[in-house]
Amino acid sequence: MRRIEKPRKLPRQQRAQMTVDAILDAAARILSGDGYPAMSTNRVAELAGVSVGSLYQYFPNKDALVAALHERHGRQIHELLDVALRETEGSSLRAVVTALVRAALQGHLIDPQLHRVLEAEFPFFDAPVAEGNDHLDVHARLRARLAEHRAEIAPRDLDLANYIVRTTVQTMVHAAVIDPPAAFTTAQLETSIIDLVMGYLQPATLRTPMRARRASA
Amino acid sequence: MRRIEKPRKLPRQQRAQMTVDAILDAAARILSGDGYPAMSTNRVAELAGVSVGSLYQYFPNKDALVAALHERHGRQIHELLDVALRETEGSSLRAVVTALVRAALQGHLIDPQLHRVLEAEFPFFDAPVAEGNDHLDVHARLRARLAEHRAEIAPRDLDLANYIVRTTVQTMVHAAVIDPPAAFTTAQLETSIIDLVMGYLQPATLRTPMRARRASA
DNA sequence: AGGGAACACGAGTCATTGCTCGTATTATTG
DNA sequence: CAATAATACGAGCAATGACTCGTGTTCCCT
Repeated sequence: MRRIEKPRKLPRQQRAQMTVDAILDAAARILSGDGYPAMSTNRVAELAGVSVGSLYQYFPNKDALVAALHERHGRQIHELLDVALRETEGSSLRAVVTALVRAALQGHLIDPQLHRVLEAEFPFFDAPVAEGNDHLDVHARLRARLAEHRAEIAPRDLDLANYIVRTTVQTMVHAAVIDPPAAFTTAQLETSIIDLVMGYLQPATLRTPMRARRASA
Repeated sequence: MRRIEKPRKLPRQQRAQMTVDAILDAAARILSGDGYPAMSTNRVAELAGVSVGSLYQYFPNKDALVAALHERHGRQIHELLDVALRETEGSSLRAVVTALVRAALQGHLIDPQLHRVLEAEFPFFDAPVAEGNDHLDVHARLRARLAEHRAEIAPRDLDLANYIVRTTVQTMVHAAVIDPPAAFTTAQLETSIIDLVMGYLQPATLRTPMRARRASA
């Protein structure tokens, strides 16, 4: 049902690229403003100031359009995470986690409504392959940061820890931004998420292996 | 856009209730199988073995049908959480958290695909009011459990802690069930989520005073 | 200049679908 | 057993929307 083919034609001239960008921007505005059901290709074309025909010259179908949008948005968010993880090489574990949470928060604030609709209609795991490479980068980079602090963290399985940390940050930030609880400030939420992750990595009740390691020392 | 009116007519006879149930079941199957776009009212009626006319006798429009489904599913999940929180009155903090995570996991496993679609199309905060009361119950009940252990937990603001715990359990379980990472077992994930929440409530910094308190006893 | 390629156009096609309404059937009631 | 209410039916209407295609326009290259 969700066919995501390659674009029928690649824009070779500048004006074509302008058209493509206008279409993408219009789609983003409608999607974030009125949601997916309200996003007809005719409306997108109209708002973009081009004709439907032009739209279909670059996007084989509606899904491909949304997919392209998803990819573009994903790249932006990813960029932030990647930078945060690269810049905290050698930093303390808390600094890494803090940077990660802040980057995720920043990324979600680019266009919360768009993000919300995009994740709802096309969940991240259905994301186009192009994002896959990027995801692997963040994945690998976070793993490297965790490995640097292996001695200080409780979970033995770094891959599992990686998954938990990534998923926690992603989903908690998402929840905080998309459905912000009125009772708390953003700063409170940010701190709480950092504490949450740190508490997982460095808990009070140390796991058996850690205790054994310390006892034998 | 999303009009959720009261049912046009309430089923008064048994056969009418059968019809309503058949419609609901058919809708759930299509929704969980092929997703929201594939769920046309005609198709639902056909699969339910009734006519479209009958469908519209009990549901004023398509959205009301999905809303009813959402409510039914929400009640099931909620029931589990409520029981878990009631049964762990007086139990240890870890027992409370464990029960909570297990209940959430169990609830999500009823029909993961349906849950996925339902949350995507009608996010929990758009849920019908009927669920609101229930939500408050879980909210209040979890707060009571946290209050019982106030001395052992680090976060000062119990409402904030309540939010973080609820959101963490909900989103992490959701992620684990909907997009299960192949590399880890369910048991691993369950344990990790429990550790995550426990680490937040009882972080390393709290260890010293706790141990001192215990040592002095 | 001029010819071909890239780009843009938008009215129209075709399939889908939410929903109505007049009618037929079954249950309940007095 | 009427008489009335409740339930069930399903062909068809009206609207929508994804997508096509024949045509006109602009750009690039030699």
